[in-house]
Formats: sequence, structure tokens, C-alpha cells
Amino acid sequence: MTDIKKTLQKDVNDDALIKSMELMYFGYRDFIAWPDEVLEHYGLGRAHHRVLHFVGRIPGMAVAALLSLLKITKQSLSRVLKDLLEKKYITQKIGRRDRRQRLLYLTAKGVKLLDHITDHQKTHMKKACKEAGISSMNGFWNMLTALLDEHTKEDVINYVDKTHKE
Amino acid sequence: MTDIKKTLQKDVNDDALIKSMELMYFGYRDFIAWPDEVLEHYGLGRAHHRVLHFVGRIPGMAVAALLSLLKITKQSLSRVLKDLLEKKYITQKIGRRDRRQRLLYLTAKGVKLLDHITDHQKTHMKKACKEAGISSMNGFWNMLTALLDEHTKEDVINYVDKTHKE
DNA sequence: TTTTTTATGTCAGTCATATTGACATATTTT
DNA sequence: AAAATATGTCAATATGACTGACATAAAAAA
Repeated sequence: MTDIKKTLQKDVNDDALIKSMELMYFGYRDFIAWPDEVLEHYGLGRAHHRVLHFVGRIPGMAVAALLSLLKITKQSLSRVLKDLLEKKYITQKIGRRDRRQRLLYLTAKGVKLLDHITDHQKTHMKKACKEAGISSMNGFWNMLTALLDEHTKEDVINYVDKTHKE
Repeated sequence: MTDIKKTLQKDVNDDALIKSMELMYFGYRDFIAWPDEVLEHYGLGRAHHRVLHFVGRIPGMAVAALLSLLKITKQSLSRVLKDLLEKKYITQKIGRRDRRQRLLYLTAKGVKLLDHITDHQKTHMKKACKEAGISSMNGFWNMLTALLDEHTKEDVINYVDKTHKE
């Protein structure tokens, strides 16, 4: 009897875990991983969008901070950054305190582009928020926050800090 | 006065949207997109894991159903499937009703591998569930479900149906 | 001041996962 | 018999990541 109960309990937990894992996969895929006509139109990819997004959120961000936040390698970032610099969506300024640093800023053109390419994602997320109800937001945030690893948590804390200082 | 209130209201919403978008990115990345030593050890990638996972959930699944569920092209799937067939993690049986179909099943070896490679993800998700609290689960599921597009929803409904028939 | 560390950039080569379009085969449906 | 379907396969391509090595400039430490 105890064994059966235990097994059932275990199965219920397992189902919840599997449901969570699968929803993460499908939800993320449908939200972000689908080809974006706007990005395509500008000849940019999602990697470019991510850089634009975070530079937009933290103007004057150094390259190293971006690398840490995105957890990609210098080489991966550098190609993306090069494209964005060439196409004048982003500018670099040499750091005043530390002249080795290249501080990143969106140009007016970059801001415009970012707004454009982010737009349908915002719409998508807004629709989901309304559909799921405001009460679902906290659970959603709590779960996702709990999924972050320690390094990301630190970065995100610093990051939120900076966006609020502006 | 009204203008200011409106602007504030708009900003709050926007912040919530941006937070949701960013958490999706970071949460998904840290949950699933990090290099998995177990997968690497077997010379497999995440695409292989996904196939193993869904075939494990729906034994006897046809190739077309898998294509629809994963939303990838035949060519993408075929390479992954070829690897898994060669390495005997999966077997194909010709459909009895429709002899054109190749129905997919995990071998005992495949089941073992799947359990192994899924294990740390389950652990990760379980930890997050405990940390976020059971009450967060519903919001998490609601939001993710609301993010699915119509096609995925249909597939997931069919899918859940089939896993419960077993 | 010299040495070391840090912030950044860059080169060359590789990999995983996806794409498109065309075509082939077997089988079922009309 | 013709059309549609389920699957498989070819060649070529793209994106976004990786590693490892090396270079430069500037800051920090010795």
C-alpha cells in the first residue's frame, strides 16, 4: 500500500517535471526562436537583437559586461558587434576612467531598429500575459528566476541595478 | 496629470514585458541550452535528446508526427534519426495499417540513455520548483501555454492525449 | 620603472543545428 | 490508372556558437 502510494506520488511529480520541461521548450521556441521577418529584412539575426537589446537597456555598457551577460565568447560577440558598428546601429566610446574599455551605445538609428524588431515580441508577450492573467506573472517569474544559475543571477542583479540608475 | 499617469502605467507594463522577455531568455538558456556533458559523452546533441524524449513519450510515433511536433524539416530530422538508428537507440517498425509509415520506438538501450541524459534536467527543474514554490507552477504553465502558437497547441493536445492512452 | 594583468580585437578553423529545393520510392486513396 | 501521401536522400547554404593562438593598449602591481 505504501509502495503504491509512493509510486503514484513519484509519478505525479515526474509528470509535473516533464510538463514543465516540455512547456519550456515549446514556449521558448514559439516565443523567440521563430524566424523574425523584421530581423531578416535588416539582414540581422537574433544574436544582433540580443546585443541591441542589452545595450539599449544599459547604455555605456562595456564589452566585457556584455560577454558576461550573454555568456558567449569574444569571437562570437565580435562578429555581431562588427556588423552593428558597420551599419551604425551602435557606437563605441572610449572609457574615461579606463581608456581600454569600449563603451557601447545605441545610435538613434539603433534605437529605431530595436523598437521595430522588439515590437512583435512585446505584442506576443502582452497577449500571453492577458491570456494567462496577471496572477500568473509572479509564478512565471519565480520559476524562471529559480532556473537561473548563480552566475546569471549575479549578472541580472547588477544589470537591474544599472537599468534603474539611469 | 492624466498624461503622466498614462505614461507611468505604460512604463510599468513595459517593464513587466521586458522582464518577462529577458527571464525567458536567461531561464531557457540556463535550463536547456547549456552544454550537457552526458550528451557530449555519447556524441549526441540536443536535437537527439528531443527526438529520444518525444519517441519515449509516444512509442510508435510516426515520422510525420515528430516533424510536426518539433517543427523542423525532414532533412534536419533525418540526420538525427539516422544517428539514433545506427547507434541502436531507436528502432523503426513498418506501420500495420499504413505500410508507408515508419513507427518509432526506443530500444532498451535508448530508454537507458534517455533516462541518463534527462536526469540532470529533471534535477534542475525539480530544484527550481521547490525554490519557486508549488504555487508558482500554475502561473508558469499558464504563461508558457499562452505563449504557444495555435499549431503547437493542437499538437500538444494530441500529444497529451496519446501519452495518457498508454 | 618594469612586469603583470586586464580589456579588447582578430585570425583561422570547426561544429551543431537548422534551412531550401529537388528528386526518388513505396504505398494508399481517389 | 492517376493523384496524394509518408518517407528518404541529395547538394548547397546559413546562423550562431566554439577553440586556441596571438596582438595591442592601458592599468595595476611589483
